[in-house]
Order: sequence, then C-alpha cells, then structure tokens
Amino acid sequence: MAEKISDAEFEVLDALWEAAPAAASEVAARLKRRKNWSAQTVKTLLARLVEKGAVAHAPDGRRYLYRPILSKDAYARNAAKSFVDRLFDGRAAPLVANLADSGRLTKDDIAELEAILKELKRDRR
Amino acid sequence: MAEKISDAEFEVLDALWEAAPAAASEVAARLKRRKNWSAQTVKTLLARLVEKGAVAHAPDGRRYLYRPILSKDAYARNAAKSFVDRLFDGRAAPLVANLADSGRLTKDDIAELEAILKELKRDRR
DNA sequence: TAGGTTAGTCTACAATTGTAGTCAATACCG
DNA sequence: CGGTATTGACTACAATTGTAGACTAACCTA
Repeated sequence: MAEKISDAEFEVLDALWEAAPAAASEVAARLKRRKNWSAQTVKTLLARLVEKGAVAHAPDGRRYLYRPILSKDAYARNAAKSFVDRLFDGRAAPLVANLADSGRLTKDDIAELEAILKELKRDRR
Repeated sequence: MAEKISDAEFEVLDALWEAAPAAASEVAARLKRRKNWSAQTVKTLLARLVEKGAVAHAPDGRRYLYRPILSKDAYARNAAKSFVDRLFDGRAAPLVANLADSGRLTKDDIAELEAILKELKRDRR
C-alpha cells in the first residue's frame, strides 16, 4: 500500500468514493462533468489504481465492478498529515491561521471549529 | 507562474526558503542532511525551478545566487486552498476535525486555535 | 604554473503520468 | 441472425520527474 497516487488517479478515486462499487463506465460518466476524459482514459487510471492497491475490482458478468480499498477518510488523514508536516511544521494552528488569512473561514466554519475545540478539551481528560 | 512544482523541486525550494540568496552548493549542503542527492541533482532541480519561475538567479562572480520568487507563505496559501478544496470540500472545519481525530492536535495547538478564533470573531465586525 | 576543486552547461535515461487508440470477445437490438 | 454497442486487454507515446554523468572554464594552492 501507500503507492503514490497521481492527480489524475486521484480524480478517479474521488469519483469512486462518491458511490461504490461501480463499473468503469459509471465512473467515467461521473467524471464526464468535471474532466473531459475519454472512457479509455478512465479505464487506464482505474487499472493503475488497482495495480497500486488503492482499488479492488471484482468481475460482474463480463465487466468489473470497482470499489475503493483506500477510504477517503484514510487518504485524507494521511494527506493531511504530510501536508501539515511539509508546510506547517506539523502543526495545525498555523494552517488554520493561514486559511483564516486567506479569508477561507466562514462564520459557520468558525462556529464549527469552536465546537470541535470544546469537544476536544472535554475529551482529553 | 503557477507551474506545477514537483516533490523533489519542492524540497529544494524549501531549502531555499530557509535562507536566501544562496549558491547551489549551499542549498545542496542543506539538503544533504535530509536527502541523499548529488550536487548535480540539486543543480538540475534549481534550474527547473528557475525555468518554472519559482526561483530567480543572479550571477555572483562565477556562480549564481538563487533566491525564491515564490514565497513559502504564498505557496502555502495556494496549497492549503487546493488541498482543502480537494479533500475537505473547501471547508476548514472538517480538516481540523480530521487532524484532531488522528491525534495531531496538541494541547498547545488547541489553545492557539482558540486564540485565533477569538481574534477572528473580534475582527470580523 | 600545474594540478585539484568548484561552478556551470549539456546530455542522459528509466519510471511515472496524462491521455488515449486498437482489437477482440461478448451482448443486445431489431 | 447480423450489425452495433460495450467491455476488457494490450499497446502507444510524449511530457514530466527523479537522478545523475561528462565536459569545460575558472579558481585556488603548493
């Protein structure tokens, strides 16, 4: 596991996270709106994801149904970790500060964050 | 600007952010600890960064001094945006929740976050 | 001043990535 | 049943990325 997933592969995986299992054609259809990829391209990317162990495929009649092995949550967890490590010295606070600076925090976000923090303080003893 | 910066290129840029301007050999020396790259590799990567417009170089005697054009802050801002967009639906709160779940928030982080939020609430009317 | 040291320039080359095309088998439609 | 559409398998191919080596000019040192 943990083979690097490329940008294009990520898009496909993301489409699979939307709903799985799904046939290649379904995935391609979902991506059609965002990307302008041919069906073949999507199939190639699915195959690469399978090779990389991020996606499983099981025969269903004469086609395959694909299903993510790597969950979005697990992926996000990892990505968040390495992202924060690389750019924010492993600490979340500067990241939030940065998001705040670039005006990416809505009032709702702020309220939600406060709630999360309250939770955290309660939980940790 | 905004040409895609690869992982290896990022490492070099990151070393340049540490202190600039710097000669290629200095950058290579800094990276020596983390990566085991040859001096040539570092030079190639610097050249690519220059091509991509992320780094400037000015002659200094018979060598060049390199200096980042793209600041770490600007880079981080962008990266944070697209990162949050891709994985957290553009919203910071779920990201923080995720970091919290994976135990990546220290008590200090939490305190700091609270301070940031307080600031934010004050600032925005 | 001759030989090592250091910088820059050019070239290399396999692996990965983005983006499909072709072909063959199967299935469905009229 | 015969054509058309669908699906997977195999192949392709340029651009980017990772990782340097070779060669040359200039410097520094004994």
